[in-house]
Amino acid sequence: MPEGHTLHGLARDLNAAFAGTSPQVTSPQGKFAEGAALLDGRKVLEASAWGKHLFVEFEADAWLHVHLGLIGKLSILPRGEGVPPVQGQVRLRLLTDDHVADLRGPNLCAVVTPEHVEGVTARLGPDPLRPDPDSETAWKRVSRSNRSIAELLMDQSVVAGIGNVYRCELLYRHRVDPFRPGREVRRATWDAMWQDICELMPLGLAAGQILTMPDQVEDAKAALAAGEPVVPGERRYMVYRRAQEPCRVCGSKVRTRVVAGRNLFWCGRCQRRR
DNA sequence: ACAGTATGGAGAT
DNA sequence: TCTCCCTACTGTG
Repeated sequence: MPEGHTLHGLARDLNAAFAGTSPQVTSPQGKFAEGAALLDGRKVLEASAWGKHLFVEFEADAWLHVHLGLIGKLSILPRGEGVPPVQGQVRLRLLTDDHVADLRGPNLCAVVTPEHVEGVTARLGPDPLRPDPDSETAWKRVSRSNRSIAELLMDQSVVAGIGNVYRCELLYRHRVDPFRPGREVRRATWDAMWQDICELMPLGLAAGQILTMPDQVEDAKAALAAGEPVVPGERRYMVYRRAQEPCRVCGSKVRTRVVAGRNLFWCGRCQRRR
């Protein structure tokens, strides 16, 4: 679930539900009992995201730092009558009269200082979902690296927020050879990929779903431009998780191999550009 | 019941 | 490059 658009959506939803309130903070599972006690009853100032990191600023310089990792989930729901029953392993629960947020399976959930937050964000590359992300910084890292572009796109210090789905799909959309070293990628190619990801991720945020299929992207862009809600549709991708299936353009079998610790999917015939 | 998988990342080797 | 952590769901026996 969690690539950058997910975390930005959660920050947005946390703000809508909790900004300005002083929620009860608990750790039903117990693994975050100390941190929960520290935050309990404090006022929430603002939630924000940088890449896949989620921060919630509470009053008096206490920040909640969450990273969902591969399997973490955060649900934010309006609260009905009574206290919603705890289901499964809930590391952290925020509760007000109106809302309940449950965090399960995070890679990281900690109370940290403002300095710590600065340290974390300083190590992250530009995030296409933050205002004025700096493409040049990312390009410098890419163009000076011997590592493959498929590895570089997964490196959060190069671009923050891209995960395996956006990586596979972005490379495919631009017909880029995933194994080409960063220093051999053309400037024009990078610029086009950067511009594309800067459009795709806001669509993903608006839809609550990664959209990379040309028809879905077009519909979403039109809806966004018209000020209409972007409705999530069928989960379809160009190459992601389509190993052995025919490429939607040329029909040759989609290939897969582990790159940077995740399964890369690509079309060996369509993706030859640099 | 158990194995395998998942949109991630840190730390050891 | 490997190993481990976190949770839930799917497929297999």
